[in-house]
Amino acid sequence: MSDDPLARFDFLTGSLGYSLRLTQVRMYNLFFEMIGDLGLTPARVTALSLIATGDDMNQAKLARSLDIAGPSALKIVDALEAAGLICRLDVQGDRRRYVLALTATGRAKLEQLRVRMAEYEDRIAAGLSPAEREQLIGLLNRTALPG
Amino acid sequence: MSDDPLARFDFLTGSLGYSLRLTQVRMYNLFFEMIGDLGLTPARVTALSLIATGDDMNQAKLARSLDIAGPSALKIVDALEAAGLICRLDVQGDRRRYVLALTATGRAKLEQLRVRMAEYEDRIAAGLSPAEREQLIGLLNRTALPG
DNA sequence: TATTGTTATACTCTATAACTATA
DNA sequence: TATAGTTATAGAGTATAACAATA
Repeated sequence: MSDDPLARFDFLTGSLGYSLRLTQVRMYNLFFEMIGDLGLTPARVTALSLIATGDDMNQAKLARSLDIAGPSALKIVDALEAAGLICRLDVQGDRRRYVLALTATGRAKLEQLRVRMAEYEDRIAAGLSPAEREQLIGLLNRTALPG
Repeated sequence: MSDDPLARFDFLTGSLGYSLRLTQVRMYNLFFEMIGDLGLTPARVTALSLIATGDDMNQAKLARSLDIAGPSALKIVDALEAAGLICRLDVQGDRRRYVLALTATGRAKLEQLRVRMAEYEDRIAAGLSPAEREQLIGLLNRTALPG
């Protein structure tokens, strides 16, 4: 690249990790620009989607799905419940547990989100062809794999 | 995909935003697994690299480069100084400012980091060919662009 | 007036540890 | 003993607002 001896300490140029981080920050900013008015964070949208589509979702399962600790999942559940989007339902035969379910407000919010998330996805992929978008997702899914 | 009417609320499958977020979390975990023993966070490595390679780096410039607020940059600078990796040098002719410079300890740490960061970059791209790695960086740099 | 750096403060997200109720 | 959920607490990271010193 350069004869500059300082270039040996440039960990950023051409770094996959740095590119990924910058892209994620841009994406995060665009999320709040485009969807912030709906009052949800990316993590809460993810949780809401999991509650809507998963069956028999509870807090422990949510924590495992999101790969976060129990108390962190609790905060998300509390926030979604306080916003009136979900409710805790008692479970017959196990009084420790409850099932997370959408409220009518939650379903309406998801209808809004369905449109806005699609616009958001189109926006972040605006510079890519449909083929490139699929290619990018495929490459990402093969990056930084554990094991 | 599916006839399941709930699939309309699955914002995660095939989502570029979600793939990007998951990949970044995996990457973050691998960073601490592989480099965590050096006692630096990704943000501090970035800052250290900028201080090492940028000329006449100061706190305001660092804040702009990292796209964070002044007090946030201050905390990073304080942490790097407390770790003995950088020092604040007075500037002739402007007593408001100082220049951030590496200490001998900081240079030694950067030599360690140079090797470890290379290993880390290889590790996160282990599932990709060199061509795919370049392709991924190129696609990321065209994703979620502002404007 | 504008800029550099600082302090004070607060909010969010995350985590661990200890607790309760129940199984 | 083990599990689901909760509470308390703490730490990291971020932000805004107000300030001092200097230009």
